[in-house]
Amino acid sequence: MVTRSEENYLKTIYHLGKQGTIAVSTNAIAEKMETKASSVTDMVKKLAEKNLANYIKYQGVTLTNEGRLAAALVIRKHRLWELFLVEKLNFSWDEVHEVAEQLEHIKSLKLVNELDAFLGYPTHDPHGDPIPDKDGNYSPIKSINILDLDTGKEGILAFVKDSSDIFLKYLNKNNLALGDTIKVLDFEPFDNSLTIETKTQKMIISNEVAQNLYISL
Amino acid sequence: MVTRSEENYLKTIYHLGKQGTIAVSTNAIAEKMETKASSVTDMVKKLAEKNLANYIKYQGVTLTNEGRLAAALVIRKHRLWELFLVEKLNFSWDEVHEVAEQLEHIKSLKLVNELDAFLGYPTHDPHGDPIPDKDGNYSPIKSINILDLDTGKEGILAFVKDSSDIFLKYLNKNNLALGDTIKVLDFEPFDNSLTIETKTQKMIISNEVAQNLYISL
DNA sequence: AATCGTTTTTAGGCAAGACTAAAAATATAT
DNA sequence: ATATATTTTTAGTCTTGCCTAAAAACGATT
Repeated sequence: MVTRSEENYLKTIYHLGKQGTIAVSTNAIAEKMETKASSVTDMVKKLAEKNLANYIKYQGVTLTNEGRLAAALVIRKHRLWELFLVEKLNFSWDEVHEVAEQLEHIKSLKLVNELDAFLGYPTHDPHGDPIPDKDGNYSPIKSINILDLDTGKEGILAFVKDSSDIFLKYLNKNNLALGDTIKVLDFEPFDNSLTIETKTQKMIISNEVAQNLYISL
Repeated sequence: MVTRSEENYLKTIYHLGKQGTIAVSTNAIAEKMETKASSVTDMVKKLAEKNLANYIKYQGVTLTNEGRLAAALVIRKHRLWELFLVEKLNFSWDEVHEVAEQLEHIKSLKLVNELDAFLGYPTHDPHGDPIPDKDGNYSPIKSINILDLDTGKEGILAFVKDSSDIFLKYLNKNNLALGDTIKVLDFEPFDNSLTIETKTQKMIISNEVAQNLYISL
């Protein structure tokens, strides 16, 4: 049995270390999870004992194949639930995270797979992140940062890198949503800001915002 | 914050003691929860400290108003999730319990209430049990045991008292489901069994089975 | 009302998962 | 190459929720 706490560690190691393939330091994990490095050391030993992680003292952690699959399945559940909340229960995309954090730990294979079917086997969650399949695989999003789009060109908003509350609320306030077609009208070298146009409006976005918007063509 | 374990105790006390109004012994709780009486004593003290239960040493436990509401809300969540699983995710009514046991502890008021709306504000779960509203209230089922139905009379199967796996599987196997119209054809005094008729079949049910079937008229 | 059997509580311990403070290993800088 | 700073681990504690074994209270019977 993989405990809830173990699942959270697996998820973090997966995210920080390119799906757990490159070594992650205990400190990095501690910071991400808002806990102490000593707690991480304890847990990482436990994961290694259960064959979910590879751990060498002072040299960081990677995931075993088993650990990587376990992590991907938690992420699968998280993203399916997020989509469910947004599509069926009228949650906005900045409200889903906390609840999905809880739902991702529900243990029932049938539940996940039926939910997947109920949602029509979606490939991406409300933030544009890909949803792993039953085997933990997914095709990464083919998208480029909006700053790499030439002036005059347009594309579809496919993914936002930052999915913090505050950023999602900014997007909501400014009527920007995944799936929107966005055209780059101008690039301002002084502050690296962009002028963009959507179906409904023309607006200026700061470089900081632009860095978080990814476009598929 | 009410912990998962506390919620489980509240639920049990609610069920064993007429919504927590009559005192329940620690032993009774321990047996129902498959734990030890000493563990129950510990927890019950904690519930009393949090003002969720009234506890007098050696005299059993009742729920405070606050505790009763908390318990009803857990039960509300449990039953809404059961219905969701059956209606939307193709679970059969003998598969839902274990998963609903987990889902009932998810903390999000918005989630429960949106789920309620999504399901069309249902009043009963797949076993015919009533679903408490936001304030923990519900109208009890108006139904009578099938043994109290006169020969020749019919009614609708509204509720099953035993909702164990094995009993629900028996009903499935014999094509009996909530909502079915059932007519009592004969009562056999020798073994107290009943001959009944549904739209699709005529069959004999044992007294043991009959005791668990409740009929609304 | 004293005794016997049952129920309930207390006392003390254990595992999981977190923490703090100190020690050890590693990395950096002179 | 050695001293210093940083990172990581170890050692020891705490809380939650459970356990076992022993003690205390209850209640039924004579």
